[in-house]
Amino acid sequence: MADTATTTVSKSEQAYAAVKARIVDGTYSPGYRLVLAKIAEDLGVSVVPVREAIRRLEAEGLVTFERNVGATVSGIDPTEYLYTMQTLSIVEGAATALSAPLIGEADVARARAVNAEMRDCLEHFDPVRFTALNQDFHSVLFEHCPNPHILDLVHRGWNRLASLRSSTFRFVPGRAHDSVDEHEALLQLIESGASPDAIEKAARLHRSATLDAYLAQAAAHDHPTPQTAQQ
Amino acid sequence: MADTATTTVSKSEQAYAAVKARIVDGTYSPGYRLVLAKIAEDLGVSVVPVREAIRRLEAEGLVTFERNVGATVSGIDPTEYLYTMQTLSIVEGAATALSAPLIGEADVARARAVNAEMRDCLEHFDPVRFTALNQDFHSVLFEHCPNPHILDLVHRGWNRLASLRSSTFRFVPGRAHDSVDEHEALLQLIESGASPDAIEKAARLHRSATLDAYLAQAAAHDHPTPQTAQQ
DNA sequence: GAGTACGAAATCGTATACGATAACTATCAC
DNA sequence: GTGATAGTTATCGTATACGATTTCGTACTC
Repeated sequence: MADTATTTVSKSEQAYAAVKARIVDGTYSPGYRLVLAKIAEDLGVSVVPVREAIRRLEAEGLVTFERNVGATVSGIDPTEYLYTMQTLSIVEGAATALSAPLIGEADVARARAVNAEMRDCLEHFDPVRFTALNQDFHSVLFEHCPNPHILDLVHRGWNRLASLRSSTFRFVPGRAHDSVDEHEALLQLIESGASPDAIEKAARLHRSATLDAYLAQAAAHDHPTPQTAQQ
Repeated sequence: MADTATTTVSKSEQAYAAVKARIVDGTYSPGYRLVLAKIAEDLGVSVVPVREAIRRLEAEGLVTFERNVGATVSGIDPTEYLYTMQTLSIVEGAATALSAPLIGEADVARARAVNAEMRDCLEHFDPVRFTALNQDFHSVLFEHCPNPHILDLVHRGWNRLASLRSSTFRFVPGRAHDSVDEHEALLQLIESGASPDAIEKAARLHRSATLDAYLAQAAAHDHPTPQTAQQ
């Protein structure tokens, strides 16, 4: 009953999850060279399942693969960042709109509580927690989305974003403040039973505004360093 | 110089392309059991690259994989079809809107020519060609979309749709007629320099209407057969 | 000193082999 | 005859091995 634990999941699955986690959490940052044999050794498996895992990650856009050369964590340039954010704003907007009719009072209350906590984070300057809460907030808005494909796209977008974050993400206090206000506005829109259209537009603009703020700040901070991390 | 041809591309790539093509063109219809060894033999390669290819296709949503059981071409039920179409309507709408400002007179003329040919197909009842032209028409609207991720999502949606088509797709003459009119309306919207918002909405509705027509027709045709194809 | 050619090392690509798992079938008990 | 069980077969899962390709460093030439 205690079971041999990892035996339940295939090594290929294990490798996939492990590498993905390391990309998302920043252990493997953009540009990092993924050497099959090395990863295989790290995880205590052979290269075949690792290879399979990496090709799957490639299909998700998290890594780039080149024949006879190898895989690297993708991401890197500001254009890529922009496109990712733009895509995310579209699918997030859709997901929120589709969820909206299914969001109940309890959900709104929960989201509002999260938003309040975000406000606190602004007072005590805690960008890390703020970012995490932001994700929670939007999760509440999505979780009822009945279309699994759209949810999947949202999560993929987040993964990509997470893999880029360490290099590009910068906390912009002014924007963060606006963001919290927009959250409240979104909740009121949902409560008021606004049209899916209106909700979609608001949700999309919310992310677009965040993107714009980042871009402005990145521009101010000079070149957003074209990535030198190679470990 | 004549080169050994296939040597240029890895067998894994080859397997990926081959299986994908067969799924999209209907050779492997939804529910088809993909046996690694069999495919490997067909393609004259070993199972390792085939396995890799199939896991990639899984990541794209074209096949379903179950541990120690195998892979089957995914698709099947009407709900799935609905979700795919809904997702496609959203990403297509976005792609069209993003392309719109970059669409020139020549593009519009080309699209219009395609649309005229579609009208002909209605006269001479040629559903197959009509469907192909429909894809061409929308391709013209997309091809300038600057965001590669969104284009990628559109193509994935199309692939999924193609893999479902043989089982679910039915040509609805009445709807087809409306569709051609909507195409013209879309072109005029683009020519007139309408807002991306308006274009997105029109493009999205265009597909939604098609979806609704299919669903209505499928309902009329009794149960859309939950797929028995197992070859 | 710059550029090229050669060779060694690192890494990928795939075939083969064998163990593990699940699906199927036939047999037996009731 | 029906249900359960044991044995068989088909198929998957992964390790290992080796050939192929690329990359990098060194030596040689101009």
